Amino acid sequence: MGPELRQYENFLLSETGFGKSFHQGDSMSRRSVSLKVLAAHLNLAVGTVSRALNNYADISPATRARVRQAADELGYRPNQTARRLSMGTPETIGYIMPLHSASIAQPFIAQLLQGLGEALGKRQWDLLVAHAASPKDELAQIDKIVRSGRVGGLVISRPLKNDPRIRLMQDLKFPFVVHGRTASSDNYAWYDVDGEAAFVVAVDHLVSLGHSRIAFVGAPLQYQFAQDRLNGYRKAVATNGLTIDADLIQIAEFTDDGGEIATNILLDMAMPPTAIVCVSDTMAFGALAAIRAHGLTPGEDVSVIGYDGLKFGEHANPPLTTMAQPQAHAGRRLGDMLLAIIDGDDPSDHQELQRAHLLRRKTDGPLHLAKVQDDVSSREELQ
Amino acid sequence: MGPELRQYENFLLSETGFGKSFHQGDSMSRRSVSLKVLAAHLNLAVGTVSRALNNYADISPATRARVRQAADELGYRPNQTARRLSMGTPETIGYIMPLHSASIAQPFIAQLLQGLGEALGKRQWDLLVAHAASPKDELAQIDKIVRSGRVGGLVISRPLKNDPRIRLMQDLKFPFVVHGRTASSDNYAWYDVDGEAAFVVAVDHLVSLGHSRIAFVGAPLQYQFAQDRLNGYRKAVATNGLTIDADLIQIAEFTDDGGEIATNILLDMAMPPTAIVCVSDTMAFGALAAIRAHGLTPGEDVSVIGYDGLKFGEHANPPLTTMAQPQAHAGRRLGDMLLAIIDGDDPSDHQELQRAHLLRRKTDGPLHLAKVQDDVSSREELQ
DNA sequence: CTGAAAGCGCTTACAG
DNA sequence: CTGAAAGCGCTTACAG
Repeated sequence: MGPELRQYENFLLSETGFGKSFHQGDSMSRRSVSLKVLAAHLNLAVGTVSRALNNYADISPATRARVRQAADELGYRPNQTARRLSMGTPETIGYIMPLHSASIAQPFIAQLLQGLGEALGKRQWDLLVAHAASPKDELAQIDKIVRSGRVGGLVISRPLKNDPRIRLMQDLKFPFVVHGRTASSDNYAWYDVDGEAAFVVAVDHLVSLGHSRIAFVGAPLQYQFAQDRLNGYRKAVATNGLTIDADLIQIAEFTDDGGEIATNILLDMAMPPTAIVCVSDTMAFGALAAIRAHGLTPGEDVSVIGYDGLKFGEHANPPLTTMAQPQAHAGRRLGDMLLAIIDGDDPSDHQELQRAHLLRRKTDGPLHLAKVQDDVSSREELQ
Repeated sequence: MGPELRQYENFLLSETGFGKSFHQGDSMSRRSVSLKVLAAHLNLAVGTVSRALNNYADISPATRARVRQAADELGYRPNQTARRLSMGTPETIGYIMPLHSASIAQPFIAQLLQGLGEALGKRQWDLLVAHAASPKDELAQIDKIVRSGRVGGLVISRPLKNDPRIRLMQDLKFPFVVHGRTASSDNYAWYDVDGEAAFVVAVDHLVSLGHSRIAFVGAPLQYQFAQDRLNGYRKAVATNGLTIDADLIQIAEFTDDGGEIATNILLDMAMPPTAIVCVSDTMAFGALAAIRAHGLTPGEDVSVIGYDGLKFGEHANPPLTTMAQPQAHAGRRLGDMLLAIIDGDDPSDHQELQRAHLLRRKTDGPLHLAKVQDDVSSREELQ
């Protein structure tokens, strides 16, 4: 071990109170000393050492101190696998990565895992990350994870309207929490942002700017979040006394390209919308591209509001107005909930609905009909 | 269990060959049947059942078939914790999330985890994700994970020039792979993209467009990747016979804001650069903002090349030219390497250097001095 | 080919 | 206060 590393460690150790040399004398072997070795070293029974380390009240303070010190000196770390088998708890929770997460969920996965880790860290639990190759695979995956005893609870993201994963976990009576909700969300634990309310806010805002032809660019409705947001759009359109035009609702693939395609369709209509709300920032980026490609200016000729509040939206062209989610704490909250449920809490006592807020940047503006109409008439002239 | 779920499962089961009713008769209890129960059900010894399930050659085909079928019927899943304790292998690898990953590493974490999962999936290993609260915490975290026997190997990202985590794992003689490299990278396994070569390509490209005042916007040099990319810049500047101007090298925080601040400094110089290479796309987005704020047009007045190849760069203003990394397979490769090393391979036989390629979008263009000079003289007039 | 037993490294009643 | 023993649910030599 080089001097530099030792410095680092000493620094570290003095900060964490581990003692001065946690792996001195043993630094050549990766396997940590076992309880048996530690007990032999101390001339005590393994049970006694175990109880001392676990702060049992029936151990004399002197012994406890001796044991602690020897454990530090020898760098003893309990073997978690053995500990868990013995105690009958995996002390681990699992996160099932959403399918296609690389493209769909990228923006929030790192943050979610970090938050989950924080919640678990307080109790020294581990986080297992699993992913399925296909939807078919996913149920089998969950079944296996649950039954193999590797985790004490599961968290899943992006539920479908009627999600078989949720029903499977309910059937198995296995602790779980959901990042999002399904259509009937009464009897399990979830953390979600109110997408319906968010789209009411977005549409109301556009109406207040004078818009009345407002379109919705959405994702496949098998996802509950896509349905929620559409519901909010519909509700607000009705509330504001506008007529719902089915052509103004465009569902596409949940990507920037999907957003672009949907927006192209909208702009090529005889009566194009003057404002568009998009189910995600990513789709909104595609919408901006389509608008620019039509020679129109987002925020002037056509307003756009996204959903997510991605930091990156600041750099879009122009900077994207969006409904920002307070998702920094989602992972933390989900982790705390799951732990509480594993401890016996009633899942339905753990349901948390957050609100998104309007983050105005540069793509929302007052109604200007002229340019959009020009675009239509010039197309007509060409025909 | 509702009819809908049963349908899903039947579909699933027929596809995966599990048999028709893997948790029939047992769907009320979350704990799976144990070997003991299964053995009793079959009137066999547990050892026999275990060997049958694990395809030992000394089990009669008839018995094996009987055991298999009963296991399917009762929904038997071996308890992994027990299995691992018994076999002495955790069948799990760990990924240490980079510090501040929510801001820094977001773009690639989901993809990396997915790839890692794919590599592990072939052998039914698990993926444990750990994260540290602080750099001090990180070493303690690794030490604990290693010694607690929870994982058989570790992967870390974004190494520092002289990374104490790597030295700790080497001291412990513990299997690990690195996503990136350190200054001396001979004796361990890594997967990296050649940042030095990438910046040579980027600078050469700008020189070929006529630029000679080319600036570098970088990240703190304690990160090896930041140093590599700077080295490439320096090398190419020299190779092209340009003089290295220390003022043209700006190191800032590794965020979009950092990129913006660094670029503001560059553009406010008496002799501003006409082209900028940035250590990441994120910093480049900040550079574009600074350029636009100076009334200049990226790609015309000032060229910018980023690094990463983020999909989002398409939506920047204007779309960002970048050195794109082939990182789709990083996780997969890293996982395969680690497994091979755990199996006994020499780590130094597993070093893989990939190349980035120039992805031209709209921010690289031929030299136009006029506008940048105007900007400078108008500032001088004001003084 | 199958069974009985030991062992993986812990925890936790139960004695004393 | 400490020790000896049983047990968690598997795997794997070792007998027969």
